[in-house]
Amino acid sequence: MPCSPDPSPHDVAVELKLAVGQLVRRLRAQIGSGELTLSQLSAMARLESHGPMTTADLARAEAVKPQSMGAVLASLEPAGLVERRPHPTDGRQILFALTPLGVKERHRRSAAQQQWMETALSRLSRKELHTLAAATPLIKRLSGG
Amino acid sequence: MPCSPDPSPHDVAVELKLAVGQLVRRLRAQIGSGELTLSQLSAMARLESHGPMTTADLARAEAVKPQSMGAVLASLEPAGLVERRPHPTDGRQILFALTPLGVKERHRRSAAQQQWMETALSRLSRKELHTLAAATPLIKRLSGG
DNA sequence: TATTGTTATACTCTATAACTATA
DNA sequence: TATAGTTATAGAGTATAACAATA
Repeated sequence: MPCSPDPSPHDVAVELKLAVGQLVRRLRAQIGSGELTLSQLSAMARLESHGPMTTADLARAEAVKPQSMGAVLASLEPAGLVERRPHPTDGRQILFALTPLGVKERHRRSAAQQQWMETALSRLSRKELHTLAAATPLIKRLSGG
Repeated sequence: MPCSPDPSPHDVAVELKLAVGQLVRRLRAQIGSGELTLSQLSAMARLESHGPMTTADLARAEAVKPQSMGAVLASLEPAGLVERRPHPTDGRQILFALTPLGVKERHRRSAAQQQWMETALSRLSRKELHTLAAATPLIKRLSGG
């Protein structure tokens, strides 16, 4: 097997940036009526894996300002997908938690995106799918996750 | 070396979707005043590599509607980064081209993002950087590019 | 009639700034 | 005084719908 030269961090940065922007646009175009957006799904996924969190902590984790995260949570709360709970010791803080309905709807309301993505992945070879599976946690680590 | 089991397309789809959303938010948070956004950079990069394109073709390539691409181009034109040229045979169509100024400014006006991304990449091992370099064209292929 | 582009309007996601309540 | 959250406002990026010009 030939030994490929080390990739340049500069080139990887430029190309990866464009590639993820492109994929996000393509995913957004698949969102059907009544489905959840990427920002909503991301906040819900984090609440499910991490447990109840405050607006400020969620905002830090998602790399947005607390006011921006407040808007995302405000779009999920009336639908019953997340709920607020008082903080046990600090009256200023509010803990947001994914509801049982939220757990269920998170999957149901992202079916179109999910199906599109799985179809696109099915066109890759086994080896290529392995490469993407290995790259995914690295992309998360770049983002500080 | 142990042979890792085949990754599930379903799980890769879910995780990759969240990972790229996260990276896009993190990148957006690095954009300084006067710098170009991801959408602007993506359109400019495509015009540079592909040559002059119509609004409709650019929109298709970027997976947005023609009206949306029109807005992006309208943000670049007054700054002199792109220019319009008449289509040689079809009076309805307008070709947009990256200007020499656009070529130069594309790099200068994304320095903060670029530096953040290169710093983040520098924390990876050689092997991990190779994995990301190999994954980048696959991500582009998922998006149809 | 079909296609390209533009204009008008609206929604999501994000930001900054100013405010309220609690520590 | 400092911190958590909310409200008000704005800008970018997207969408749909209606329109004008050209093929």
